[in-house]
Amino acid sequence: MIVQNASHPIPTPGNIYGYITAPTEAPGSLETMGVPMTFKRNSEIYGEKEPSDYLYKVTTGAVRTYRILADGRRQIGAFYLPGDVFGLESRKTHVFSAETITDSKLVAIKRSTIVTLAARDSAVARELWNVTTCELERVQQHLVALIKSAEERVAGFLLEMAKRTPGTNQVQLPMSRQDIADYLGLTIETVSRTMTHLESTAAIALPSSRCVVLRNKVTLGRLNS
Amino acid sequence: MIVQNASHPIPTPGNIYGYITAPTEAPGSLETMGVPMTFKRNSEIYGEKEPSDYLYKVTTGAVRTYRILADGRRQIGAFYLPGDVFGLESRKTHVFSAETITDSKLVAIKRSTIVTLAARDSAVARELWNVTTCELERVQQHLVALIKSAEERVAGFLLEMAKRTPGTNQVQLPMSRQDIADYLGLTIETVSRTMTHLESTAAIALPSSRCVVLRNKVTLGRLNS
DNA sequence: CGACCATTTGATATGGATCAAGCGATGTGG
DNA sequence: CCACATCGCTTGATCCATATCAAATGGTCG
Repeated sequence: MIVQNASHPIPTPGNIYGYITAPTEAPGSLETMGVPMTFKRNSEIYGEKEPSDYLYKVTTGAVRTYRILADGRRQIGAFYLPGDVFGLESRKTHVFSAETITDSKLVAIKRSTIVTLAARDSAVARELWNVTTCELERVQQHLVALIKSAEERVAGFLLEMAKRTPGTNQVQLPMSRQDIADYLGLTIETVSRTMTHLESTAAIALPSSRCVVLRNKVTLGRLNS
Repeated sequence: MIVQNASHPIPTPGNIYGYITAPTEAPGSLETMGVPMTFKRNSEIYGEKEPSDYLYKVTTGAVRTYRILADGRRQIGAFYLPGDVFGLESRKTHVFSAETITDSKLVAIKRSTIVTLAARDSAVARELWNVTTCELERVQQHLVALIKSAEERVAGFLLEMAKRTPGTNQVQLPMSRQDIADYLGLTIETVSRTMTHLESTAAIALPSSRCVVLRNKVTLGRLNS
């Protein structure tokens, strides 16, 4: 919410910073033409209604996109972790706002640059379509999650987070309970109670509030339907 | 649910039916390379988990996409009306199933054909990205709707339907109350009660259950946040 | 140590679900 | 042409999962 870094280094088309460190295996070509940017935690990256001139790829840190309704309710659209691309969700102007959750490094890629490149290079065009469809699939899943019970939503969320931190059953949550609640369409109290309950049934362990160990994925998966 | 038309006319790459009648203004080039198909009402177009080999454009009629959870709950992902394109929501296999709501005519377009064409023609590639992003935007809106109150959801739904039948405040609903309920994450009873309530506050008129007249869009819009 | 913030826990309220009839339109067979 | 079954929708009564309100706990930082 609090903008700690309002002055974006505006990348220009002529910029030739190459961003080299390959984050994961994912979308290969895109980040090579982007500009690295650094944000403090809870910084606005873009606001709802702003023109969507850039796509972003997370290098380190974590990002949330969200929308605030007239009466203050907030819906979080997604959490983006290292390797994820965001800013695709709109054509002209953003439907959601984006903020960092923790101190983060991103790569910003000018939309027009990609569009131009995509017009020439069909591999880029295809990549772009691919990433967008991935995002669409993700939102569809999220949509389905919102009709489930509180326990199913939380279990699903934890499994989703675990899948994104492969190789371990221990999940470090960069986001607050309030963020999780607004992502799942629940209240902070319900999220907390549900976590406690999952712990009491030995489905998870909670060494600390931001660290969850999945002890019984089968149980969690069953809850997930 | 009941499959009345299980034998799809499988379109082949060699098919040279040109589909000429331009439905609306929207996505121009896509349907010209498709194959027209006719479905009775409540026919399955494709099932969840099936490979997503085709995109479809609605010519006449109406389509719903949906997902059934283990315990039978159904979430409707979207309603598609004449001019709309669907089947984009996945890369390899469908995440949702699709059914006609009423007798319908569709144009089926082979995915591989489009991909091939998109590789050659950047206008097609761009169109494809555009349609997908539109769909993404729509799902995001839907997501946000699901955290609202029952009355807001119903009001929002009616406004959305009205926007898709321009030039009039009278909306003909091709879908049942159950469909609307499953789209909005409510029960049929709640949808019905909410409609009745909106009628009693003169926000809408209900000449018949499938016909809604929006009498006060301002009130409805306010509810919509 | 004390202030602050995030989280948990407890008590109560409520919106929408569930269970249960009733009603009106449509269709079917006698 | 009418009795009656069927189906989609509405209306009513009650229940419950989650929200709301309130307070206690715990962790972090100056």
